[in-house]
Amino acid sequence: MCLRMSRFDEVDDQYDPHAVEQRVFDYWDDVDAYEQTVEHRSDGESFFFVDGPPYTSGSAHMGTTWNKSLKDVYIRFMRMQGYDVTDRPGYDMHGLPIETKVEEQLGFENKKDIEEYGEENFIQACKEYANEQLEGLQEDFKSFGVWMDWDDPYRTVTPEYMEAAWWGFSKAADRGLVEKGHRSISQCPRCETAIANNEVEYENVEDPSIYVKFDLSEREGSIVIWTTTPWTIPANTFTAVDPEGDYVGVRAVKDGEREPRDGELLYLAEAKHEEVLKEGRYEEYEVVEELTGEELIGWSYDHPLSEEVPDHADHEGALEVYAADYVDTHGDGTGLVHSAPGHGEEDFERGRELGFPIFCPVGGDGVYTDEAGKYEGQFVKEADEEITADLDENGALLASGTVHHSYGHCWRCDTGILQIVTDQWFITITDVKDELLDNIEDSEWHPDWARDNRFRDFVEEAPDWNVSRQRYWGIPLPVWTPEDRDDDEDRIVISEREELAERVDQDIDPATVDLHKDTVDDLTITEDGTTYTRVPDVFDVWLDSSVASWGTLDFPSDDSQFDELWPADFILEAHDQTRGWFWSQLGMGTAAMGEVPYDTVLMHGHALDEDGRKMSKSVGNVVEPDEAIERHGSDAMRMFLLSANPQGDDMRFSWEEMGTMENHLRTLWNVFRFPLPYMRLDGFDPDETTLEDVDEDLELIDEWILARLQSTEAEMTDHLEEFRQDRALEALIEFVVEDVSRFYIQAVRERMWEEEDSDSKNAAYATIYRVLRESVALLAPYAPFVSEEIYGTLAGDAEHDTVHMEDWPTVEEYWQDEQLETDVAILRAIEEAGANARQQAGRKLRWPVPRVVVAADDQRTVEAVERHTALLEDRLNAREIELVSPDDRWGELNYSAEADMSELGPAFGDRAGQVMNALNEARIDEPGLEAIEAAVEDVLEDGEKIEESMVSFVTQTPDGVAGTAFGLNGDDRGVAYVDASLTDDIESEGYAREVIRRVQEMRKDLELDVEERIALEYAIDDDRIADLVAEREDLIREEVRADEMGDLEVDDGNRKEWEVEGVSMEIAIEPLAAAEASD
RNA sequence: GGGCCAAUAGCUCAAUCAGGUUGAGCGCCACUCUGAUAAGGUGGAGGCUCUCGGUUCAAAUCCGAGUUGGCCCA
Repeated sequence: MCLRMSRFDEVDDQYDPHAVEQRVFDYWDDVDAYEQTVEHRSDGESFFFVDGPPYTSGSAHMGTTWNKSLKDVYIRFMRMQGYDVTDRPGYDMHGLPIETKVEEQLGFENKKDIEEYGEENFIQACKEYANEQLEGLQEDFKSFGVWMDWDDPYRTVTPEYMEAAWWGFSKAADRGLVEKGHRSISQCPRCETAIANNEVEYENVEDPSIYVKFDLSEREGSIVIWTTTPWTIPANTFTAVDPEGDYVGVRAVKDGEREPRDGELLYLAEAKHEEVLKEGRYEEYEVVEELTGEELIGWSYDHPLSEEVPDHADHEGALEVYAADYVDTHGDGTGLVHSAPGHGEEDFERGRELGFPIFCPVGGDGVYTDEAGKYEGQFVKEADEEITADLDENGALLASGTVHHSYGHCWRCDTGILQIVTDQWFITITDVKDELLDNIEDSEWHPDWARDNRFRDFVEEAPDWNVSRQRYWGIPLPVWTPEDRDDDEDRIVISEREELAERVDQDIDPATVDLHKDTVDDLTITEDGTTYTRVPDVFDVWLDSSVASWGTLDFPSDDSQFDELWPADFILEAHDQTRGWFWSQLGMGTAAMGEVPYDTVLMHGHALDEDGRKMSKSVGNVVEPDEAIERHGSDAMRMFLLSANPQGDDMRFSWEEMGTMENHLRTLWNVFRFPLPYMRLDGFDPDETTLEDVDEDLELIDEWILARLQSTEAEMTDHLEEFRQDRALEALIEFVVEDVSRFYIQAVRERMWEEEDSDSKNAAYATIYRVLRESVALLAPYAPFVSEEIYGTLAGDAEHDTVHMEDWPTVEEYWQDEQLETDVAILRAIEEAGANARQQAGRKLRWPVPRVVVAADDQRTVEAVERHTALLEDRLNAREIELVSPDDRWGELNYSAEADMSELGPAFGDRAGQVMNALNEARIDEPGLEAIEAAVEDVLEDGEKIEESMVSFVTQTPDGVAGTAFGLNGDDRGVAYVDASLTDDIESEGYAREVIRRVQEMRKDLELDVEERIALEYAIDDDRIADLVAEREDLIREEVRADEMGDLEVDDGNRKEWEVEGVSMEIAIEPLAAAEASD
């Protein structure tokens, strides 16, 4: 058992992130911290978060880690604010990527291997692989403290989830948005399936580049086309031109023996003819005709491979020139575009408009069918060479070479994709385009440009969604068609398992049926004498996650939460999901429900490497989250990730920044452990001695840190509500490091050292206790481990078992004090300036100074100093503070003027810079407009005046006194002058404190306990100094706990020579207990 | 090739929307302090604000064209 440590237990001297994590993990297990936290909020207002499911291949990388950390911070924040948050994680487990991984493992090369292995076995293997990967991801996410419902994630491979997809698809079908049709798609010939455009990866490759002449059939000459895919020439159906474009007819010869006018007649774009003829090695040519594209329309030509491909397109209207908007007379090619509606997407669309039948002599495996005549049985890319040779043979080849260009490849197996026309099933989202665009408005995006620029553009351009894949590992299409038909006229779309069981001919149990392909392929439906069989395709894997907003709720099989929760309140993913999950959910939500299925989107960026490049395995610049955790701990890693702007910008990884976060946590740890021994010693009980109880005894500094705490809470809450957790974290770090650690703790240390019980000490205890308690609550969403450990040490038994059950701290008006915050900000600025001035004057803080003169620029500063003179004296170690109000001035000063460009610009125009320099350089005895005007009169033209608003006067430090300006938020507020002159009294204290400091160091070297009494001997080599120090002997004895003074018989570490400000002294100490023992 | 986003100190970022002498933290160097101590304090070095044009008395900021990086699309 590892139950919570009791209140104010001893803690590690050093912050050790790994030890903390280990203890906290064990503790969470012991007290069921997560379960308790969820239960604690179960009556709260519901907040429906939907997890974008990571794909289950590979492990969590830095981007996934960032994503899950962001989700965790907002889920925790919402919980602390009282919401009952839906936190079911999800995993995307179907699809081609897993199929290809499994194929690799099994050594498969194509679909035949899968068929031989057996669909059922293959599907089983995919399921096992996906489940293994899921376990790995779960462990990764848990390892850095993400709290989601790990015991019950939604998995896209379960019957309930697959049913959710069927249901959505059937709703879309009900609305008439499902159809089967021919489309030009990207086909991977190895995977033998259509792949989505966003699954196509473009790579630079070398491809053939051929110019082909199509002989005109009813007139002399040829039109010239260019292509990088000779294999599509057999399917040529028409040629496209730009009707607005300029074209020429050219007569050209390759040898010098004939005149150009006797050469071949070629037609092509005016802008390209020179370049193309050069490619064709024509030596001379002559433009004999100039014409527009319009004039070419209707010209007919002969298919260049009519012999080799006897079945080529030759219907009415085929092999003619048509207008098309995809032609560019100034781009690549010739301005005449070879068009094969059986292949290219644009060609296909234009072919459909023209009402042409589609000719595609290529199968799904990329092999020519018998329609390709001579080329039947060849893989298309391998036929390029033969086709080119045949074109040459037929006299149709004008030129052939190669070209480097980017060409699409299958994202999984890297095979070059082919554009072919096949039968596919579509959700015709173009029919509801207006509705999609309207629905976009119903969601709120952070940042907003992501929605209004990027997302809208994409939705406007989006084509119909091809949802069918000719593969195995996916959700089967719930569509049954008559055995003897292959269109979509008569079809049955099943929406739920119950319905499936009722309608199929076979006996199945809806509660146990697995919906994968191997099961449902065997099921038939017979109705009205017709037998229906299932369409063998599975869904595009993007469809799986598109139904996550109801799949998360197990709807429709479980309808208990849908009405209350749907649509999602919040989703959060990276910007690549604009075209992915943000889009697929909008498409499916609109098609099925007529609504966008999410209200608020937070779109973050990607995790880049330290040089701003994307992390990639091949480059070898990947930083594994495990390594980050190992080096700095989960809390520091999370804080680093969460310190990045989550709205659209990419994050640059930085070890240094992550190390800084660990340092901040170390500072927090030191702050936290500092008061513990004192509290323990004094038996401080925060339940007995609350802040409210000690209200009367609070000192200024206590009230100040409490006011700062309120401001920090307000600021953090604002930032978090605007999805800027990075800025909220910055505010918290500033508070903990600057205000609590460097100022407050510094200021209250002496109060805690007081040995007897005191009201002041109790007030400090109660204050620091409140500050720490609320600070760790504020930190809990970011750094759940260290927050938990600190909370556990502070909280009493009657409180929550975990900090994560705490409410998000809210501002208590009673403790707010804006005036005090400003006062202290001013005092700190003065203190800082004073420290600077001291250093200039060569006077250490240990030595008092007779006076510090504060020359205030404004009344607000005067008020602050007047209100807190004692505190300032203390912090500056000054015997006296002298305040010079803005109306007066300190006699010994000179002045210069600082120019305000926002005033000078309008007044002096292009001479403003000149005037500014003159003002900056001027030195005057008394600040005043007349004096400064006189000093800069050289640059002023007639009638020009320096106005008061144009300048502010700045003091110049006189000799003998060190002065440093202080300011707030960039505005000067005054100057602190440190008078560092020496008196006997000051030297007496200064040297006495030097002695004290040396004794303390020796005590520490001897590892004496803080309480331990000592005997002290010291000898100073300068009689005057020795006398001065003797005046302060009581102070010395008290500070170093010396009960006895005298000659000591000790040496080595107990006796030392010191050199202090040019004076030698010898100091010896001896612990009294030891001295007595030796007596 | 197109759309969107970014570029400011060695690093991470602010200042950009509403133009006015560029700032913070971290890191580095020097000094300093020592009852939180792998801390704390003070100072310093370090910027043609990616480039080139334009608007303006005045541009990190507004406009145009590029460069580089990221995402998406072709």
